[in-house]
Amino acid sequence: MTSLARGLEVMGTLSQSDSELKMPEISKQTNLSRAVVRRCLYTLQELGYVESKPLGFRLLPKVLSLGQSYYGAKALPQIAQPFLEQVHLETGESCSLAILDGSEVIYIARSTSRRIMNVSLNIGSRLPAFCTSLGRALLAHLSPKELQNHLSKEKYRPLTANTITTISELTKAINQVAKDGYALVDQELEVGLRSLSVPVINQQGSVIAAMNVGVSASRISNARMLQNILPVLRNAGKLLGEQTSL
Amino acid sequence: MTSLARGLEVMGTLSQSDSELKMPEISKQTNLSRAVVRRCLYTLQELGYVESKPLGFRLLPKVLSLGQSYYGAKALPQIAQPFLEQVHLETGESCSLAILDGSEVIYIARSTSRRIMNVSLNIGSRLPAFCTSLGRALLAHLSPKELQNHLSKEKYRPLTANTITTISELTKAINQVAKDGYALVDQELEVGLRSLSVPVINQQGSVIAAMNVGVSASRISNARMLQNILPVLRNAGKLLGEQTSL
DNA sequence: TCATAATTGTTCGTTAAACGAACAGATTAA
DNA sequence: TTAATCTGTTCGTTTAACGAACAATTATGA
Repeated sequence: MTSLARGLEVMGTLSQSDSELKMPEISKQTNLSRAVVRRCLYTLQELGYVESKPLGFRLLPKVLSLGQSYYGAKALPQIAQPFLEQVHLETGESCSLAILDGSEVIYIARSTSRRIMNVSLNIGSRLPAFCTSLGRALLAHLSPKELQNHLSKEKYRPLTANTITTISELTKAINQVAKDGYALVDQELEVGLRSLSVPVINQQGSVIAAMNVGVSASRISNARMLQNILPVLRNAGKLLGEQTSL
Repeated sequence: MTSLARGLEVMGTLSQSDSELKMPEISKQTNLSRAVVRRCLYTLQELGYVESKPLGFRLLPKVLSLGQSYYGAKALPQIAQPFLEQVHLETGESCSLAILDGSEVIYIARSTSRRIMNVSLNIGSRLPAFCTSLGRALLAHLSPKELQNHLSKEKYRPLTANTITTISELTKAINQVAKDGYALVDQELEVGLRSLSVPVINQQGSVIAAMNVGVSASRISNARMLQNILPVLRNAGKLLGEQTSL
């Protein structure tokens, strides 16, 4: 059903943009003809998903109600929120929960501090899995075959000087995460950003999400993260996992 | 573009359901033929938005990334979260932020307590505006013409014995809210649920959202809400409004 | 201010994509 | 095993999406 796919592509493009987009701009980004984009936008407008403003088109809050519930979104973030806030309170740092979708992680719940540096992160945000602690914590619990499948599909650009980009090194790092039970990633995604993650394991023993604490590299050293934050994070992740059987 | 609309309808149906849905079920709920539903689901599956499970189809987390950013969703919940958590801490009650979409309110940010009664509320959730404090706080700042337009479009079923359902009484209640600067709704949505809301007004003086505290009616009286919670909520709403110029 | 460009909105014959009915395979229930 | 239900497939028909060309509107800039 091509027009459904195209419409969703238009929505996706709008979703990724910070500002309103004009039709030719959307047309360019999606490689769809102007007429197609026009028809999509018209339909989406009729349905209340987008709005036409002087500066272009933008999504309306109605899109939120689509994302409201994927299977489990109802339950997990709801249950997790108090744990995230607990970690936030105890450490003073922002704490998030994420799951894996293809080669990316998606944030499904957060508790953030006021002094957050990367304001653009939000529920539903995506980041590459390979260079984030959340991603590595999640990847670490795939079978070797699945892991290689994941890793071989992607091409890895270095995002900072620290970013690991070779498959062999990545495999090594991820195996280490599996052993340790946590993932510490030091400024591989962004200079100045240090992040520690643990898997959340449910009663059946499967990894259902990963929980992390992200800090400013200048404020907290790797050693202090492992000393002060890891125990708190581990405890919260464990408690959360025990509460859910999803 | 009918097939886009139909696809979104299918997504919407899946989104509202608690469990997986089979094709005939979706077909019934959407009044679309099985063949159409099949094609929609096939396309959505290809795109990674839904997944076919033994028990039926369900949405995948990818839908979250659609909802990730409507214009302002990036900014406002982000800014608001600390304020919501502050209110939550000071009052011990769950605190939410919502905006108006048609005749419904949509939650865009929350800080909840562990002992939440109504677990099904989440970011992106919708409730009727007319019988919620959030809705009334938002409706109170429409122009009289817009308000009548809104009110006249809907038919009001009583959800509890307390629910106001006549347009004249609603208008009166909403005008009172405009005067008071807060909305207190006592068990009109659900027996046992009491809710207090204030508008969030930005630097330009327009209402950009409403903030509420919801409590169990058995725990906290109306008088105590106004005495203890209203000042906290008002203060937080005011501070939040001052921070944003959206 | 006017002219130019850029964006949005319309129309219409063509084409392809969506349609649905009918059938076949697979899965579940009794 | 037999019904019953759900999923997947095929194919001729029809409708809805297409795109090119044109018109109207709105910005941009000299």
